[in-house]
Amino acid sequence: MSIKVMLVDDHKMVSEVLSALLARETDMEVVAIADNGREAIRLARETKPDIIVMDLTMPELNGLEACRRIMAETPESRIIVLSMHMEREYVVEAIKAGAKGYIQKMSAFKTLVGSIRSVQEKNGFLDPIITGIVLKDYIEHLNKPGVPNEQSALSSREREVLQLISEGKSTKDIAFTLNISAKTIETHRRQIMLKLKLNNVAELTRYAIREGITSL
Amino acid sequence: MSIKVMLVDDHKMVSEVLSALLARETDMEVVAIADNGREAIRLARETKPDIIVMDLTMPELNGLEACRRIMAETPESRIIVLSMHMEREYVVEAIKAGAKGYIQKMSAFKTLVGSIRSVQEKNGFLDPIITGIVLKDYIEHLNKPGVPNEQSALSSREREVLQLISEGKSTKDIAFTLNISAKTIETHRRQIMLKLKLNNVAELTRYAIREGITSL
DNA sequence: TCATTCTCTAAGGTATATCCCTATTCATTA
DNA sequence: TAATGAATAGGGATATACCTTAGAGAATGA
Repeated sequence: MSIKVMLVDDHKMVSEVLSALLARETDMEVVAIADNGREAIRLARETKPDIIVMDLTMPELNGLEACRRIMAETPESRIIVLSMHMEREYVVEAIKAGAKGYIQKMSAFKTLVGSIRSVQEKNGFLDPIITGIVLKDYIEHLNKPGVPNEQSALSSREREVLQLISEGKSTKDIAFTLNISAKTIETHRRQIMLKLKLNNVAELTRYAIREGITSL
Repeated sequence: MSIKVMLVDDHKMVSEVLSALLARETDMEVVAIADNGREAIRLARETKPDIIVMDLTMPELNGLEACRRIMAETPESRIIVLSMHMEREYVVEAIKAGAKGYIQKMSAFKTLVGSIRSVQEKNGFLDPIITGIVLKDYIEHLNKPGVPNEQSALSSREREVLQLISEGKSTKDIAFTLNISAKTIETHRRQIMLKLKLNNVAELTRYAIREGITSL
């Protein structure tokens, strides 16, 4: 009895080629390929795959949303996220959405094959790199007990300062704009970096753009 | 005599699996795999591939810049861009940078195989969708000829440094990566800021993202 | 309600990065 | 051949970032 696998990726080149390679594995069988989240949900319902290998960034309906809906509808399917993102937020969100595994596209193909078998055996599977990220996050939360995930959320003032930083304003400019001490701005900046685990202005700027705190 | 192919993609999962599938084609042989632009340039020099299949968005040194340098150094290699982007600017820039083919990751695998043979036969190859985009652009440019490219304001080295800055690397990191003095990086940064009339890292980062020198 | 945790504010001291100027080499070009 | 541009890099002054500490007020939770 072979493992029924469904592949979901908006890049046909990826899913098609993965499919061809997975066909070589004698204990697996690709039963469906979808190129967006909506299609994935429909095909999951129809084909009842054991394992769904899913990309996150897709048009129409993204992988995170698709995860949630598939978990609600056909929870017997187990989802492995195959993403190019290794940022903490993505991993955490994916796991919250019900993914049982998370691997990077940067990984070797055999990692995917291994993860499919692992997840099929009712285990989880995280890329070693990802495991590091998640554990680090978890340990940091242990030190400040009580308050879970929302710790990473920025305060309104911090968001305000972040926006100004990412728009190219200097510490002094911002202090002047907000009519407070430059030292306070520095403290805010440090606090933002600490919360987001980002280490410099370039990374802050990228984050702010990604999160829509500022626009390009 | 088989076609020597090099694959360049920061997603190992993609290049590795493409490699396995290309190995089935009797007239092709994958001679090298790189996961960033710098590596690609080095391997192109060493292995002299006939065809280079290259992704555009990569850390460290992006595909566009890598194209330009490979064209300057080993122009006998012919480059096919394999990108998830189908926006006009990317295609146009890639062709300007010397790419002979451009296909989307959304395309079927056989499109890639076909394009490799086509480009090897000294033809170009554009995805049908892409062809439409390029032709439209070409016609539009006929109306206003000689529009200078703003990116050309920066030298190749400067673009390289700009990418690294906008990816959050410190001056020292960059100096180490490029194996030159930190003082030189400072000079490059100053020169970039001067040319672009930008005054800080946040603005540089935004510019780099807007111009596709780095990706989010 | 009272203790605890955030948030916003800010300073002092040290380390590090940036800024401005100058300069050499090599390649290209007028 | 003189001039320009690109890549390299050092010296010295200044600015900024980083680390630590801290207080007042708001919010929260037991």
